[in-house]
Amino acid sequence: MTNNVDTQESGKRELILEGALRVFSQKGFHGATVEEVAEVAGVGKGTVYLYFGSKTDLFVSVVEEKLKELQEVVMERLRNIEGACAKLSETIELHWEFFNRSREFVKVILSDLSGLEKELDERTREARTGFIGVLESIIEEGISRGEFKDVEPRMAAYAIEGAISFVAFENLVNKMSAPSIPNVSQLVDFCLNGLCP
Amino acid sequence: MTNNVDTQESGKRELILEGALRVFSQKGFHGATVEEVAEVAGVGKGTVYLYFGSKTDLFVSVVEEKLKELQEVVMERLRNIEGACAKLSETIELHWEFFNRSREFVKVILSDLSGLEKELDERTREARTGFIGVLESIIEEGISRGEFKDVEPRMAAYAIEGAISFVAFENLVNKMSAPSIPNVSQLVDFCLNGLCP
DNA sequence: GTCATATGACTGACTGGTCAGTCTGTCAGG
DNA sequence: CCTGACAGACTGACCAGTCAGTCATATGAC
Repeated sequence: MTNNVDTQESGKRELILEGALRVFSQKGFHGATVEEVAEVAGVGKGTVYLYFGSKTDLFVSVVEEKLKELQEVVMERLRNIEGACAKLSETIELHWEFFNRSREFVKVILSDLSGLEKELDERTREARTGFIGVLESIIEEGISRGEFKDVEPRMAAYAIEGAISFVAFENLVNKMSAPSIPNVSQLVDFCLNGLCP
Repeated sequence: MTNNVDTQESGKRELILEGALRVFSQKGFHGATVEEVAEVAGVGKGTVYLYFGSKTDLFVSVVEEKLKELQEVVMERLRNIEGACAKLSETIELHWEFFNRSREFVKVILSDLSGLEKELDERTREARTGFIGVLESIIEEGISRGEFKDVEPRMAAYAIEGAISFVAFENLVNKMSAPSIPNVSQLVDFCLNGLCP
């Protein structure tokens, strides 16, 4: 998929992606209309299909884009950090910041995950898995350095990802009138040391 | 909403709910068709609208039903358990079991959460909140008994719920060839003591 | 410089298919 | 008969995706 108007660089693709992010965020995948995306992007509906194979392809592209962005920021920042504990803290904080910066995006990520065509569903999953992978390798490192217990790394990675996502989601949907700064450190502490004192 | 064929007890309502669970689980909210639900339930399409106000109402009713079921089981089992730690362990285990028993239901819960009409969206949220409330009060108890640190109970509740949901979801979608029993105890340990030894 | 021609990015009216929800007719039991 | 639970054919709205046409720019002949 992912049609191209062969290599033309008019920036339309980016315009459409931005528009799509806005509209999908507000209305979710099924609520959004390709026509509205086009409108918001200041582009004709047909043009959307010049750059993307289908509505679903467009959606998945938005998700991939954003998630890659996060993944890159994290990888970059992790470069100079020593120790799995410190790395994990940093990752959680960045992840949290990212979710709060692109507030609306969290909703996209946590919604409409099923009901896409199989193949494209895969692509979203892969994009997520990419990030989970970062967590996983930090945990593996931590285990081999003796900083972490010998847990199943993938399970732990998902548990952490779940904790961050749900708290972030709650935080911005029910907006639990959250002083967001305190929360992050509590969340980090929860992941590292759990509830018991 | 929630039309009734006033108090008639032919069991049709339950049939429809069961059918709806099956179909929504397989196809998600948007993928499912009222017609198919009717078919699976062995009932005419019109009949569905005799018992439920709309497709969305039907969906939310399924979620409410299931979540209430879980909540009741948990409350019941918690009755004879002393101590917040023990209560939390039990809750997580029951929650896990529930997710694995009604595997398909997890997908429903984690999908299509946005794009429903506002009012009905509220109802789903309330249903969830009901269960989060159980976690929250266990945590509060733990804090006042000195078993847990002084965290923000709601945040911790969401973190735990998120951890369980994501791990369960991953477990059954990517079916990480999971020996499911070991996982629960790891998950419980993660929530209580975190990653650090 | 200017006209002619060509290219292809772009547009948006249109189509075909899909369903949610309705409505009228059926039928069982009272 | 009559009542009302039930069925399922029907309708109206909606929208993804298409396609025939427009227009701005590029090329090149003179």
